[in-house]
Amino acid sequence: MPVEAPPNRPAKIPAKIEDVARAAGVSIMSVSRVMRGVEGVSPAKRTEIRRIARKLGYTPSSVAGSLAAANSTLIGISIPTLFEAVFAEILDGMRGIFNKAGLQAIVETTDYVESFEEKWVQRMIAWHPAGVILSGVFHSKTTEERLRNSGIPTLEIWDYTDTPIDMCIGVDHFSAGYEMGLHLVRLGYRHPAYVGVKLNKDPRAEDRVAGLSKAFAEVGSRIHANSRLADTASFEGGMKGTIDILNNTAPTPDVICFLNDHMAFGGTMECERRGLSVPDDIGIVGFNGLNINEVLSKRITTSVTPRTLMGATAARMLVARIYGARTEEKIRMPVEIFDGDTTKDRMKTRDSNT
Amino acid sequence: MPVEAPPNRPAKIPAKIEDVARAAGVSIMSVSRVMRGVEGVSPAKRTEIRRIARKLGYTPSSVAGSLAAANSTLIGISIPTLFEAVFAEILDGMRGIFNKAGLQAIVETTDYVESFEEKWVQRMIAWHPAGVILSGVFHSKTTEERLRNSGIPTLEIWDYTDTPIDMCIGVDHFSAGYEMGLHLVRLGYRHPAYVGVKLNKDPRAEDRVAGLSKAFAEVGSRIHANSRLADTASFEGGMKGTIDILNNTAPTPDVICFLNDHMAFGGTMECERRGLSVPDDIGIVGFNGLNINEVLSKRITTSVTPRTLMGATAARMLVARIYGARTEEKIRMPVEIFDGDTTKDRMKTRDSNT
DNA sequence: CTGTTAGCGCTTTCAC
DNA sequence: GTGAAAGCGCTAACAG
Repeated sequence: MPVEAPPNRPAKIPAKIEDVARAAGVSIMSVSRVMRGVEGVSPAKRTEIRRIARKLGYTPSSVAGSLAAANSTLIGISIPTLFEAVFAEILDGMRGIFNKAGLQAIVETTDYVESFEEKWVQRMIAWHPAGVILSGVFHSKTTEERLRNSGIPTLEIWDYTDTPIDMCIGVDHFSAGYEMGLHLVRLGYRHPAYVGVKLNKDPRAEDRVAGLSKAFAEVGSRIHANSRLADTASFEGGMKGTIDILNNTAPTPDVICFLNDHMAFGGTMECERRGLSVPDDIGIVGFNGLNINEVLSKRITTSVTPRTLMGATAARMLVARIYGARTEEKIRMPVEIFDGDTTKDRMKTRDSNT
Repeated sequence: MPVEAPPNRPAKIPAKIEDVARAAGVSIMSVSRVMRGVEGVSPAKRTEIRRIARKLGYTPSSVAGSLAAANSTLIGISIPTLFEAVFAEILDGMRGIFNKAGLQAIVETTDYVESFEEKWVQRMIAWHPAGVILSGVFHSKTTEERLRNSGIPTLEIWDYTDTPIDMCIGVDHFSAGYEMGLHLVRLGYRHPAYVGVKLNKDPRAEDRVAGLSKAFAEVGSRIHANSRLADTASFEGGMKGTIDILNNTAPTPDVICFLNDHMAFGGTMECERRGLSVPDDIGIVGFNGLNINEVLSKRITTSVTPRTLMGATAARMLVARIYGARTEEKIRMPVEIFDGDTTKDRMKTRDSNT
């Protein structure tokens, strides 16, 4: 005569604020106050309410709370991919700050596709987040408009722009590329090649390439070969791009600049496999200063970006804004060139072989 | 006479269902039906409502919707860290499935701290998620209890256990360690060392070590040296652990097993820096089969785990369960040994040097 | 310090 | 096919 066992697990009906109030013999407002940690409840009642709440396993519903209070503790974060260590580090920098502020991060990856980002923003807005973080400064018109109209504090991260939707913090990728270009020119390189990912798979990387080009143009040179085969900036992508360049370019470039250090490492492996000595026969340049560099016997020449600090600063900016403080709207972070072992001063060492 | 500009951006008051209903000359119920894609509205009204909704920039509030419908489209996912590529890959495997099912992932990292996980679970439950995914099978009593009582579909991932909270999918880490141990024994290794992270920083890794120990015990050997200095399973951690082992262990072990491939790579670099040839003087073993292996000239001997597939399968299990289907409760996934270039058959090659 | 009254923006239920 | 009424579980605003 009893019904069949339920399809899944039993699911106790969760206690609600009313149950706690009744059991404690107080009004639901007192329970509400205690649960939110707000003043205005006598110590005795407070203790009793806490006890009952624990006993009943009561957890206030954030959904109901957000609706009633017209606010939420959600922070929506959109990043292109988790496969680039960069974004994992940025997120790591944010985590602690958001936690301390009682905010909850919702992370989504867009794989560099604008339309994904657009849909995500719409879904996100529906949750009334306390703030939104977007990666990069390239977004669809609709995305920008929705965010502007929503009034939700919005922070663009990783790229720097003078005209953010709301706030931004990042590095100037064009300048970073330009500075590295100047450095390489100074070292005597004149025939650079570039290995990256497909054109639409990382717009900031292309900004860096433009900066690099400019520096070489100033000495009458240019990027002699490009390879953009890979979908992701992986070790393997770097290797394949290098094969592409070395097989199809004559004369062999004197330096290959990679989208990032992981690709650069893959490229280095390929050069050495072919008997090309780095940096004597060919220079290798990465980007970011990822931590693989800490164990390599030949440290990669690269531009070091402040990822963790950027994440932490970003989170602080957003938290400050959410709590109504006036904050810096735009922060441009510095990039530092690390002169590693995969490039050398070709002016000096031209006649002195090791 | 006008007031000062508002502190932040203007924040248009967003349109709500009522506004759309009024503008379209229908009841809010019809709007609700159209927005949810439910039957019961005439094509003409449907079109008109869609038009007005778009014109007004109306986005239904998920907060209100969840409260009224007593459900949500959130999936809470807890992972230890984003710094191990493994978890990024698992997440990547899930993404597409959840997107297609209209579910929204909320990812949190716990840094292997049980109490963080416990707090996170409580916060998460407050959002009435459609499902929860936890990494590993070690959780606080409170966490398990809360999840059980909530009736929320729960999936434990990465470790396998016969007694999950609800469902689980993962690999058997003890067996994985044991199998690798057998493999090394077969190759003739007898003096293994282990390099990992601090004891509380990765419980599954210790399961693998136990399996490894068992295999060596069967031939009367044991793990002769251990180093667990690092907080994270990084390249650098592997290097430092290797320094620790090589400086303080005599005689030098014939093989070092690392927590994962990245640590193993750091260790390899250190060995070569010291003039120890891999695999002739010392063997190196990793775990996971991470993609750095695809570019190395000496591929690391490792146990390959199916991360992306595991993520996708996990997501499918959870989605099926959420939609009420009967599903597999427990799935144990296979681990495959990759016999790379950092170990060799010591029986065969003892007298034949390359 | 405590409680009452009105919603928050939507969906469920049930009439028509 | 359509809509009115009654909440979902909580908090803001106010009154005692």
